[in-house]
Amino acid sequence: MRRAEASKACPHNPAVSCNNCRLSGICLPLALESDEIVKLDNIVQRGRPLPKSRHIFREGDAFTSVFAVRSGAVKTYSITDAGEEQVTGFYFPGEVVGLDGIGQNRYASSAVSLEVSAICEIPFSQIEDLSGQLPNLQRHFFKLLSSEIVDDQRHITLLSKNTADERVASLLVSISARQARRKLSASAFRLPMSRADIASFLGLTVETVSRVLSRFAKQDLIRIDNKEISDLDVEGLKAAANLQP
Amino acid sequence: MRRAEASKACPHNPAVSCNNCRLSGICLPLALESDEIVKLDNIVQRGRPLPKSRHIFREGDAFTSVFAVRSGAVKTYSITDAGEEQVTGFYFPGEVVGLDGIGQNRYASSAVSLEVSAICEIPFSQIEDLSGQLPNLQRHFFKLLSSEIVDDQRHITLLSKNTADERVASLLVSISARQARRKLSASAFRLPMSRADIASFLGLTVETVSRVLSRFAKQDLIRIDNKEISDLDVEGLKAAANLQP
DNA sequence: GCACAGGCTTGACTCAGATCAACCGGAGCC
DNA sequence: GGCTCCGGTTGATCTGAGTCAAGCCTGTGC
Repeated sequence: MRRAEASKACPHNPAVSCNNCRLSGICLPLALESDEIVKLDNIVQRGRPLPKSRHIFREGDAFTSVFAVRSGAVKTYSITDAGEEQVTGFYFPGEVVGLDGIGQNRYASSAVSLEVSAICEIPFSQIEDLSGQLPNLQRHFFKLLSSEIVDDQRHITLLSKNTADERVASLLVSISARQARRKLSASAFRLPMSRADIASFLGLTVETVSRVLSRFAKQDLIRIDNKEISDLDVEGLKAAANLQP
Repeated sequence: MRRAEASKACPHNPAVSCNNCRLSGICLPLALESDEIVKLDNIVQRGRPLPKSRHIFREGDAFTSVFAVRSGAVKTYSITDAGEEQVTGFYFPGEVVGLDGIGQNRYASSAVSLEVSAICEIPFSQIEDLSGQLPNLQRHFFKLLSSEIVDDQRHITLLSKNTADERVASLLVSISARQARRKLSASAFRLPMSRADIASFLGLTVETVSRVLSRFAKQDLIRIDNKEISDLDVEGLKAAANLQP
């Protein structure tokens, strides 16, 4: 089992099929049988690696596809009425962006690569057709959308009730958990986004984010070298975030 | 057309079918053909009017159904790790609650009636089955979920970037717009929720909400008599909320 | 190699909204 | 009627995070 996982191809490679992708256990194929994955595979368009800071789609563009992150990292953001950028999410390999476009047939946010990334494009009309035939896919898509709602509601709670320390700690714990889900280190990783992105996402200023990170380092909850995080103390940060362990 | 709308039965009445419900233009039947509505109608369970302060479902309950509000009003909330209540949404006739339960097969929040309400229960497994046959229904459900995501992201932006005045003004504008959509007065209505609910939803304290409302009244943006709002100045409040008109 | 720009950090000061406290008034109950 | 309770309002004070300002570090381009 572990051997099979490990033998699966590197997700940077654009030639790899869903069936052979290392992310199949957490990405779209998750709930599908192997013959169903073949059908999904047929509609997935794998792109060349996308350089840093390139848009995948922009707020207001006609909605055509959802996109799975295969490698790298993506942020989504929208522009407020006051003209500022509000970061609405960070997305790592195995996660899907563009779901907010379904409702109005236009993307409600923009998505940009935070580093060199590989992206799988899945045309939504084909997902709809296929979902009519594959109840597992329909169900999985309903779940995907619903989980995004739950995540957003948790984020609403975070912004509404938590202090700056708790917000930053929560983000670190969340990224750490998502690393672990991809069998990567939960205690050492590179933050692909800027301090300004973190601040926007958490409803804080850059200065506050910087101060909190420095304080966490002083308290030995993390070590920081610019964007590199190491020696992350998951339990300590969960305590700082006021989360149940 | 208007005549036909007006002749449709009062949504308090539990006997009325989707086809004849006054809300059919904004609720689930929205995207369906009339023969499709009949099929939807067959799986909808209409309850007796629900008294005030009754739970429709609770956070953690096994997920079985989504619920359309037919009359009255509902709030959803979840309990934070610190044990406080976080209000995540207010729902008016024609709107659907319980979508956050799909992802984990358990409701991620609780839903309570804020006043006497009539609720339509729609078992989700039957929606899934029917969606496999009716592409219009499948699409509509995808859209419903996606719109909830967009709403939540707008709320995230509100909490992250806006002042107390802007938050309260936004809520008033939103309720006013939803009144208008149901062909009710956009400038006079009763707030079904307490000041504490508003405060929790907007990430403020009761005192701040109270002060802001008083100030708005002094500025002639609204008139308040306890929960009754009247003479609401939509344009003025949009300006106060920093929204494009 | 050096210069420049943008990202990040740190410090001093300010302020919007929280907290604490007092009071008001209507609904429910004896 | 009078009492109590709860939701709401208003005022005085406090504080966490924002603002303003300065300086540093890092990566990039010539």
